[in-house]
Amino acid sequence: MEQKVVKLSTIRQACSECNLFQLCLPVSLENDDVEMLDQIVQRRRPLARGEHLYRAHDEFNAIYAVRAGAIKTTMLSPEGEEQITGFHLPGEILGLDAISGSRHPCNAIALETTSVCEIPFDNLESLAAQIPGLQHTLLRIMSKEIFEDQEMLYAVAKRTAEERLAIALLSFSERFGRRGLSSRNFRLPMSRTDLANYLGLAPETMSRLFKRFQEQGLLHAEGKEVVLKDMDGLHELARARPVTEKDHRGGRHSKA
Amino acid sequence: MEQKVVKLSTIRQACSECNLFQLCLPVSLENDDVEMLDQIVQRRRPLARGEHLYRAHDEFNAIYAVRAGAIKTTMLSPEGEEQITGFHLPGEILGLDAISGSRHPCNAIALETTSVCEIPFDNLESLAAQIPGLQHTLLRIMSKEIFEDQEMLYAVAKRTAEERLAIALLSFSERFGRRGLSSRNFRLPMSRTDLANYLGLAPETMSRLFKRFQEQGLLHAEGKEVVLKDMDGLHELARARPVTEKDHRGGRHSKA
DNA sequence: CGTAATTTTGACGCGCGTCAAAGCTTGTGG
DNA sequence: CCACAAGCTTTGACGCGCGTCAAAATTACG
Repeated sequence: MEQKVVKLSTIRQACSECNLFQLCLPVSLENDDVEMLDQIVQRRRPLARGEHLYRAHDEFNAIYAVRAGAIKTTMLSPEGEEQITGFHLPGEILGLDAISGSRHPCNAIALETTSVCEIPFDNLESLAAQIPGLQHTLLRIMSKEIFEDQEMLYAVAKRTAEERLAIALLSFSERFGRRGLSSRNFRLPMSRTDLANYLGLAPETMSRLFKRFQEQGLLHAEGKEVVLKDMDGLHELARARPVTEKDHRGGRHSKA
Repeated sequence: MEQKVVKLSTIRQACSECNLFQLCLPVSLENDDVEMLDQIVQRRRPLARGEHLYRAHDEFNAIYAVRAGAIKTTMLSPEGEEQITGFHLPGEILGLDAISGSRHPCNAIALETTSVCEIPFDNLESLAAQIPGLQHTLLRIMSKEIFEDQEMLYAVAKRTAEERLAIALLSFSERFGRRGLSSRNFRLPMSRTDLANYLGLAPETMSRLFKRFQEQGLLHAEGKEVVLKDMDGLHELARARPVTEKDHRGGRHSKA
């Protein structure tokens, strides 16, 4: 028992906030398993702001867990237009979208000084075959990613700019909260422009939104520092529907 | 060797076009493995159009592979507004977004008479621990789903209505083609309204788009029957950016 | 066949993208 | 520590794509 605790701290050292282990450990890890995990995790020198962790079309070898800082993943259209597909905060994992293609489909760029740990995928995969809890955890993490991407799709497809921002803010709030940080008072790691890009909006729109939210007393923002002042109001917005309250058109799908 | 072929056909019978096996088999399956796989796959009676395969919040027990027909997955906003998060054609798998939450986050509804096979997840998971190829396949499939969801997000966040339709049509084209059906001449399993919903558009817009595409000679449509007449034109549209740019390149982004 | 659901068409308006230009930061070098 | 450049953010003006409303036409299904 006590030995296990020691091992736990070893891991924490290697990959302090890593979701993978956090999710995995509660399940069922023997001491040996922990040791094996510990061995395959690589440390890396921190990335400077703007530095690439990997680029699109790079060969896929490992997934990464953010320890500190933040990373954006982007796709580039043929014309060179950037689309941000995700922000990755401490404790979150990236690179999972590359497994099937064996090359990274997107770029991963540090938004600020960022340290990650690298988890070579081949090793992880063979470990997962040996450790049932680990396999399950891997699948869970990927499933969650799928779910969240779909939620995001939902958000962008059907919501107004206002609603998208509310959703995004609440998402960050929750993610910071989960990490033990304040969920009402945090520093957004990305620029307004990046946030706008992610949400499918123009930077100008984002700027006007922040202004409006501030006027409405929903939040207070100074640069990247944000204080959410009216969580209920934000939740309201995040759930709201585009315009009329009444159902437009009687299409219902309950036939069975 | 010959024995293996026999076993293969056994599987085909149980789950004719199932991606899972299609992707898995090329890897490395022993006869015993095949037999085990065969055993866990469940057949089900076909679903009638409009019938639910599962509902949001249902307990998650299994993933499903579509054998024939088509299924849409939807999320419901608190107000009862439907958002379609995906269409699932024969050979495609659904339910992967439920693993992490242990409940289905969305509804799965048959668009027409549809038969699926059910793959109990617990069994699959323990099999995957025994069969390395299977574990890898599972991870690949999920990774691909993540990638495609992100592509879709990209599409919806940044493209005009026109571009979204072109993208969607080409996606269906490719998926039908992959199944050995015509990639230029097919029957869309969903209503225009559903397609519009999926792409984040109003049904009226969808209707006007089809009309315009037809006028421009891009396609011919009669009800759900569609003939793509100008693949190049569609690809052009799908790649186009709102602003002025006619950069021109044969290179496609590698999918899968 | 009749009724309901879906698709189509036209008119209209608003949200948000685009353009342009003026503040602000942030980072760098002297 | 200041000055300058590059990049962000903000603000205002303006227009258009696409959502909304309304209603007719068509199709699907019991």
